[in-house]
Amino acid sequence: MKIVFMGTPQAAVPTLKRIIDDGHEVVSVWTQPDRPAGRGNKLKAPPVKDLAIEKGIEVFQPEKIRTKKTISLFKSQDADVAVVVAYGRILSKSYLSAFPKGCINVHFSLLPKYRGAAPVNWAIVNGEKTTGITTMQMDLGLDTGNILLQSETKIGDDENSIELMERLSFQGAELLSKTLADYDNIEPKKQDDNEATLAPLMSKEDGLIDWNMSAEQINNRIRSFQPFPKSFTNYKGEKLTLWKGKVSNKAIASSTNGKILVAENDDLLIACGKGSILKIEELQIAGKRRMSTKDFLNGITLEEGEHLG
RNA sequence: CGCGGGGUGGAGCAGCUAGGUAGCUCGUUGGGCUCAUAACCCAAAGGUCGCAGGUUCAAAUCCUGCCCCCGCAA
Repeated sequence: MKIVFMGTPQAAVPTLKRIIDDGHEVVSVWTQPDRPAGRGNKLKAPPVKDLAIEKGIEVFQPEKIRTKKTISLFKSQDADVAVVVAYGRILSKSYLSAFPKGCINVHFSLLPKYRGAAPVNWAIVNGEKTTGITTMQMDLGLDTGNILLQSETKIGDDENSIELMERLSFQGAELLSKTLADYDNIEPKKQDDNEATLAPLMSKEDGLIDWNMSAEQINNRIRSFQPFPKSFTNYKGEKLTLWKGKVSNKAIASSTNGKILVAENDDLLIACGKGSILKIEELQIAGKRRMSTKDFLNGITLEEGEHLG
């Protein structure tokens, strides 16, 4: 098939790669413009662009996609279908109807659950045990298009968003491959809107830990909020990011939430809501690198009895 | 030229302001204690103090340039 590929982050890369490996002709790749990123604000190209260039595919990075010029450029692409994986823009009707087979989206959840920009993260926040991939025929709504194929996967108890996202990115590539191969035989299914839930973009404030939540809820957030916005708290005015935790099987009768109960060797226990206890296993204080609790406590003092938050 | 913190044995840190013997905790190795141990006691090994240059009798420490890591902001 002749395909226009639209995608931006690392999670979209395996799908593009798979399309190429499957022998489809990628007419052009559309991705977000290079953005200033990181220290020094140097321009950084999206991962999808890097692969496209490596493969010698023409790349378009329109700043605005609702201009007449961009729309006609898109329409001028001689393609059968557009494949969209985390492109980062809402596509208007002109785009959806540009090609014979429209736009097919790879979404990282089992729709209609977790419609929106951060399906993987919110699934983990909610402590879901399974999630999956949906390919769908895009329509004007937010991830509301008719379902083509779905595949499920279990979420590991300790799995974080980065790990799950990576797994799903490959699973998504696989499912899209099938979707394209069987396209003519697949009967699109309508989504049940009554079952729909939303997974909006995460904001920085989501990352601030509320120690009144249970240890399990907090741990889910620690797992989920990676690589963004990260789960953080404060210790004596310094930002403290938590990378890995574990729900302790112990409990305490009463304590102020956020209190450092134990801080020695590799034991760093924090009092959470409802008497639950969180064991912190990996953390990072502002300016320092991420490290294990043992290394952390070896040189940096956290005083027992002090409060986080 | 966006703002700031940091680079010191394998790991995490102190020492730098007021230059003068390389320090702490952990780990590693050996020994001891013990029914036993990831516990305890004793001992040992292990460092061009990020790189280069400068000042000085003398630089981890002061000055200049560069490299790398991290937090913030976008």
